[in-house]
Amino acid sequence: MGTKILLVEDDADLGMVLKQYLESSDFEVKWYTHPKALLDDADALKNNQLAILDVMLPEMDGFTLAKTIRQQHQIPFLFLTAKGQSIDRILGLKLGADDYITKPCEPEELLLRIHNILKRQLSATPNKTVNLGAYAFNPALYQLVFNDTIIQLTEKEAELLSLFLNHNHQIVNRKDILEKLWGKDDYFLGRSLDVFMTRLRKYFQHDTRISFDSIRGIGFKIEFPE
Amino acid sequence: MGTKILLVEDDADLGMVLKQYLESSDFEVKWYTHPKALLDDADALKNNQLAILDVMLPEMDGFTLAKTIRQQHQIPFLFLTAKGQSIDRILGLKLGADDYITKPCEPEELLLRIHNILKRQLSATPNKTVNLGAYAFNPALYQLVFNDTIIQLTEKEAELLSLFLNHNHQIVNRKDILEKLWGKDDYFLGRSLDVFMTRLRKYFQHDTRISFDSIRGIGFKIEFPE
DNA sequence: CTCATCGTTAACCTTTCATTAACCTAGTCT
DNA sequence: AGACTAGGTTAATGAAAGGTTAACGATGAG
Repeated sequence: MGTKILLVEDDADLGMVLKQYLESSDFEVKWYTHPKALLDDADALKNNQLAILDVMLPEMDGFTLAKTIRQQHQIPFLFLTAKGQSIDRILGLKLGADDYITKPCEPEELLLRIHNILKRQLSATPNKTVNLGAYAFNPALYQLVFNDTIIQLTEKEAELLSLFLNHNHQIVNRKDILEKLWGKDDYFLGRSLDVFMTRLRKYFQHDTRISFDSIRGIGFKIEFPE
Repeated sequence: MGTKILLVEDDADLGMVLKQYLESSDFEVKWYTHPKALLDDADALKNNQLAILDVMLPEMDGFTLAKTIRQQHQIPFLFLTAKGQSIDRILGLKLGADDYITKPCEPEELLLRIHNILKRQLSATPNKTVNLGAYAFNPALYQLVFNDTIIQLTEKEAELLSLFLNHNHQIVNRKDILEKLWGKDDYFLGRSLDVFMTRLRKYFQHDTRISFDSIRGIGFKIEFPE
């Protein structure tokens, strides 16, 4: 499971659709219909990486929520706004939000915005590294550190590694990887992924606790030490 | 907490959003809904470094306020104007605004203007230099000093260098640079940035601790010594 | 009008890196 | 066993990104 997203949307149908769509894109979604329900749930706000708020929500609560999110939890948020709404209002909101998007919206566009925000977020916290046994990985810098030497990964290598980090101790489908990194929806013939697997294995060859074993016909089993 | 800003904006929502946004950008904001309230508060006008005024405000008071600010407190100010309004009219008021910005506005643009104004303000009090290894940089004068010789940078060179100084030891996205210095939101084709990179590299060639390595497809990794 | 400045464009060259090709090795099926 | 297929590995390839230099052209000052 991937990044956690808070969704506040009072329309039941739209909320459900968004939740499902985002989950199918490998996000973990908590959906609330009202800001109040969310504010009452103390744990809810923790450990999320993005909030999506519907501006049509009863307004004061929406504002309070936005304020809380911005001040106390410092996660980015994105507003959903209906088309007819007052321009000043929306653009005012835009000032406080990291982005906004007008309903109805293309799912692809929503995803794009989400990824942009998360990427910005990522590059704003540059020195945060993930410990991987004898290695350390800095996702923002695409750097792998081993024995005081820095290995500069390419973009695709880093993307692939990041994906694996979100699926530690799990088996990842070959197709899922291809869809995520190559966007192929049809079946994929090339061998690029295998070449990248070789490269990653070579990078991590000095720590035997790290492995990407292939499961024939399925995908790869990911193992990083805790 | 950073620089103090006076905000006069009568729309409650927009005011709140602006206040929050600016506070999140590390400014200290005093927000008044009406100029009168501000004029009545004798202490309010002291110790601020910038005022942001909504031109939609009841005109006479707004005019008086601007006059007061300019004559008695000598802090710079910035007008918010709605899109339909004539810019000429505002300029015609000869209030001596340091800048104006039309609503709706991009958050980044607002911040940029604010920083520009404060920078101009700052450059009136010069000779504050930043140490860069064997070099010294004076952002206000666009000057680089090396071995007692002064290298006069152009405006864009200095802007680019300043941007990099704010991102030491980080990877800066190519797109972010282009957006910030060239304001291109669409896809950018030109090679100006690369030319400037060459120029900066040439300036700094005598201190190997300073580097701007390119990360293909991403941007540049900035390194200055501490 | 002339000259200098400076951001931009043009042209050409080098480097990078995802992909492909080619050849292996190891499972799986009959 | 032999045939077939998925995956491993290595090297070659080619398109695109980036580096560099020179020339261009807008702007503004004298």
